[in-house]
Amino acid sequence: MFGLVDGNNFYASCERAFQPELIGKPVVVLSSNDGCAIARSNECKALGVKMGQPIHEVPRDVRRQLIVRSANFGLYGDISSRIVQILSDLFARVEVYSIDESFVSFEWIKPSDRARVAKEARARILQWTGIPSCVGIGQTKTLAKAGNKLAKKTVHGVVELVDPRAQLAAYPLEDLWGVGRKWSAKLGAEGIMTAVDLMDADTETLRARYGVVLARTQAELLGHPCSDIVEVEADRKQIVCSRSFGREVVELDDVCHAVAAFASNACEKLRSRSLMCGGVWVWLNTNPFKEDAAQYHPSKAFNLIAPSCDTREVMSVATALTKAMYRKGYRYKKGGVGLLDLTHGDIHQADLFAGVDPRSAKLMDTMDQVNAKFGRGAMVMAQTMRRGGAKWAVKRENLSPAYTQKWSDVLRVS
DNA sequence: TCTGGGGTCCTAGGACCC
DNA sequence: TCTGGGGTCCTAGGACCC
Repeated sequence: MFGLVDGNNFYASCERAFQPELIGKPVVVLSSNDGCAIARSNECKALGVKMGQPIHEVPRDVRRQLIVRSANFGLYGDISSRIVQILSDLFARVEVYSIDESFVSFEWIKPSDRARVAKEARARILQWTGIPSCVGIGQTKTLAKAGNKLAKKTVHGVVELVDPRAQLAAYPLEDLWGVGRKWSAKLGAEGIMTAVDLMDADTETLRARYGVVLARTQAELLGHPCSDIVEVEADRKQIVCSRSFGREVVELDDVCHAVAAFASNACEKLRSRSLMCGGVWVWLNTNPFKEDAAQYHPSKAFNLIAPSCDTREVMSVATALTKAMYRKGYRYKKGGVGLLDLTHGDIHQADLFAGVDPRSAKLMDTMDQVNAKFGRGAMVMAQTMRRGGAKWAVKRENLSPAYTQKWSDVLRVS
């Protein structure tokens, strides 16, 4: 038996946790560069703001009523791990599925106790973190997800799918886990509109037309688990850092500056997972929304001779790739660095000709420790610095304080 | 004026192996 | 003139997730 615990309107609720005066108000959290709505309080949804909608497309009179926040992922990640801690106390197994969702296992819990334990989890999360949440319970993860969605519309916030066929009779296909926009449109054209329609569809036909993924979704709907709780997160296969620039950038030096920052960032993530990369990939983009402007979106990759997690090495490769791709005259709007072929540091093929410099690991380790102690950015590569700041700097005009991460931002109670 | 970022898995087809 | 069978690996594209 599986449960899915999900923080309601998670990012918006995190903002409210430290600013309770926002409760009852239309709060919207924006993506990087203050571009699109990525979380909305119920009041904000009621005003018609859509998920993923560019904020400049929201009518001016609606925008005036909104309380706008720039995404503060440091804060959200911190609250997320506190919620996971609470769940780990209550359930035998927990799978952290995303920043705001965890699957939990109801094994060892009597059927008659399921709802009680779920309510206890909600109550603790609300009291200890200030985040409202919902719990869905079902025989498979897919059913638990659907139960969670149904729970959002209830007052008590817990739904167990005891009779999926009855409870999902009107459940729209596009709300089902594993069925996205394309497939729900295609299935709809075949007369399959609800979760129950999918349960009753011919398995072989589904398998042939949509592949094994949708066939598994059907099996899960019918109560046959195809996936269990995964407690230990699998190693990443790639790590990417990309950003839209705060404004269009023209000069090679500014493009290189941005790419160097992305490379540095990606390497930090790499080392935090004790991984090394065997390849580096860089890409650039002009602004695709400016249809009359000249478009250019180059991309280039390079395989390292031996795996590395040394920021200096990755940065110099990324810079070389950037210089090779850069063309004068284009207005660049976005760029990114990807690290590929990730492996664990302890098992790798060394370079036959160039020995491994033992100082590299020590230097990176020291940098990471300094930054952990004195705050991110305390020690950086000179290449990521520029007099007068970054031309490409991302816009974050409505950022809330780092309540849980900086001493200077801790709330004062008077 | 303004338009996000970071992932995964599956499938089909081509290149290559013995 | 006749021209096999059984594999793996890699890549690109397309779907999905949050």
